[in-house]
Amino acid sequence: MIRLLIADDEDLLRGALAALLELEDDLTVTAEAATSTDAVRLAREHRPDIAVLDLEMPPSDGLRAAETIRAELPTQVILVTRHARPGVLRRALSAGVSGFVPKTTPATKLAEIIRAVAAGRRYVDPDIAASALTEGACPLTDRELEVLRASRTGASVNEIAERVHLAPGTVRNYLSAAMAKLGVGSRHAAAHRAWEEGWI
Amino acid sequence: MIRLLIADDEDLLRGALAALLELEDDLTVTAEAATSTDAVRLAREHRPDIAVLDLEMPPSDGLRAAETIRAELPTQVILVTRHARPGVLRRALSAGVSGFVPKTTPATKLAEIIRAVAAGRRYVDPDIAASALTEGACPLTDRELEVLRASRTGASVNEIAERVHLAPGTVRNYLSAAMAKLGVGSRHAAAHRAWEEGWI
DNA sequence: GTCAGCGGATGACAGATGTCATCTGATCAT
DNA sequence: ATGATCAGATGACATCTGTCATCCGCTGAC
Repeated sequence: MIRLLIADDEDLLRGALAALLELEDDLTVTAEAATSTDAVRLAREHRPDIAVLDLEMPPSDGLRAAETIRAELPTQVILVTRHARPGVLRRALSAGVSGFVPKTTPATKLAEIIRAVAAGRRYVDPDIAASALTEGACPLTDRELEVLRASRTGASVNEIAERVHLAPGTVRNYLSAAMAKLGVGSRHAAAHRAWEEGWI
Repeated sequence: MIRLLIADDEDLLRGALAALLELEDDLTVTAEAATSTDAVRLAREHRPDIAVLDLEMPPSDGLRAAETIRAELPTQVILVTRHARPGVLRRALSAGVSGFVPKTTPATKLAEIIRAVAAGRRYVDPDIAASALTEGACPLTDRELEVLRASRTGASVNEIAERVHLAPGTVRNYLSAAMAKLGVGSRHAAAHRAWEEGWI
């Protein structure tokens, strides 16, 4: 019997998924979590065979939870995501995740994937894998990513500088570098682009 | 027997939901759609009692599909949404939608809501209803919303002007008005804010 | 007719933003 | 210790953006 932890902030999906998987003879859902912190806590407590984690989950995200779980438990992790962006897959794999599944996967296939991962195999959605291989890695430095993240909400240079503890001029330099690398003409376009690619 | 149409672009949720609802004795899923256009087409074809539509669904959105369905069929519509923002509820209700459910609703409760709507009642998530009543309606005009939508990706004034077929100066006027109404200092902040509120 | 009102456009101005060359201080391999 | 390298800062400059007063053409009430 494969013991599962399911974590997703959408009760609707989590509940439906749990019910669906519970129908399978060899699967059982031992814990459900709606937040990334709960996911880690319940994983420690129940030590499930496999944790199915949503990537977009407050307060941090599924990736952080996956890293923590992989670091201290033998539990295998399958990440489920809505925006299946190549950059995210890259990060997930280096965090030791065994499965990477977009939410466009048919529900009936999930049980198979869980069994494959339980048997020690890995599963990565073929479409995402293909685009991850053809696309280059993130060209931005940590600082550049940091200032781009801070500018997501439309903040001014001064506000960003305040937030990341840098001089306004330095912030403009980093933004300028990021914009040049991404080939766009404003920091807002750069932030949007970086978000689309899954880098921030 | 209540006949259902389920539309959601995430196969995972749609499949799990269909399986879950099919378990109920008095419910049956007669059609599934992954796009808003398919949803309308299948609704015309199968004339279900109730259509459960996801709000965030390409190519247009669930709201458009709901409007079309309500305009030509006796089918009742339940909207399911991830970002349960008050502004969206307002638009949904004036489109003749009978149910408004965030994805944070427990899966087990959905069947009850479907039965209530089938019996001629309405269901609106209490939390969203409360905030919709306390919050004011969208203060922005159609044109202001249009230019804000066009600036979502970080476009420059000239690009926006091109996209909405207006003079650059006019675009700046509308943006300026929108920024003043939202109390922010840049169009990007305004666009972000309007998105958060569910207006664009 | 005419006058108010409205969507759209224009032009001028101040301030914010993007670009670039340059400087400082810390780190580090040799 | 010395030269290379790099994160961070600065200042000057051109351009873009936001603000505001104003103007034009159309429509609709009176």
